[in-house]
Amino acid sequence: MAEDGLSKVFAALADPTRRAILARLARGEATVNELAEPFEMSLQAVSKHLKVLERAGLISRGRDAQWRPCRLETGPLEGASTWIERYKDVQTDRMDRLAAEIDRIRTGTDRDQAPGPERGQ
Amino acid sequence: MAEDGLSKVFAALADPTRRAILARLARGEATVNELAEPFEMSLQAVSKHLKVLERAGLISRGRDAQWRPCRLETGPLEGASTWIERYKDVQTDRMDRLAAEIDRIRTGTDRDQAPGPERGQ
DNA sequence: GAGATATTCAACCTAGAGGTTGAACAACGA
DNA sequence: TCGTTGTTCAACCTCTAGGTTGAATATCTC
Repeated sequence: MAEDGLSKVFAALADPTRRAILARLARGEATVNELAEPFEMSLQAVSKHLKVLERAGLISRGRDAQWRPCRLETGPLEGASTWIERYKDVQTDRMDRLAAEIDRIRTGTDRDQAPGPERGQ
Repeated sequence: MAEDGLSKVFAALADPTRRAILARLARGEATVNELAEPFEMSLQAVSKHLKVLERAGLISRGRDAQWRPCRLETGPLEGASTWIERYKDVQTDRMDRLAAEIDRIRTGTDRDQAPGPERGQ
């Protein structure tokens, strides 16, 4: 996996188990045992998923006696959302495609309007 | 990587090269050679990245003589965006955490309000 | 038909993801 | 102090992501 924050966040979201964990945490803090309960896999596997989420900044963890309560952190979701929003409304209908194509043929390059390049995270 | 569509989309977005390709395609259609030009890696590697994007539904490809023009498809971004939006505004400030904690201690379970579970894609 | 250009396929390599099991660590309760 | 509970660490396995190189395929041009 790439080292940049955005890649870590998207990679963390690319697993259904981890998305389910985040969904659960949206309802409130939970311990590792509570989070692992719905899944068939071992506790250690869930612990690894939590580590992935933590490294992506999507959760934070406290200490309460022998429990390590997990809490959803929404900051990185903001960054991911921002990235997606920049591209999801790009026009891709027929007319625009045609116009772009004509422009490309005519100028031999690409000069049409669109969102800027990815900003470094 | 998991088989579901959402996982494929997030996994596709989890690579900076692929995000750069999408950013480029937001400015208009492009061929494989054009897309590969900014990168140090081989053409074949870029071709593989395009296949990942295509399987995630994020691009579509045409046929124009020996060229295979690629085009951004924003539909899957919509799905990814929807997923994130459901969680990114969850309240995680101090007071809410405290309230949730009190509730958890009192009831021995979790009953606070939050977005529902992930909908199957 | 022969060569040039654009792209993909196939085989291979390495590193890491995601799972397992067993042991270790941390904190509680008796 | 001892057993129990919650969690993590370490070693291992398998599969795949992401890269390489070399050959094959598709289409244009001459």
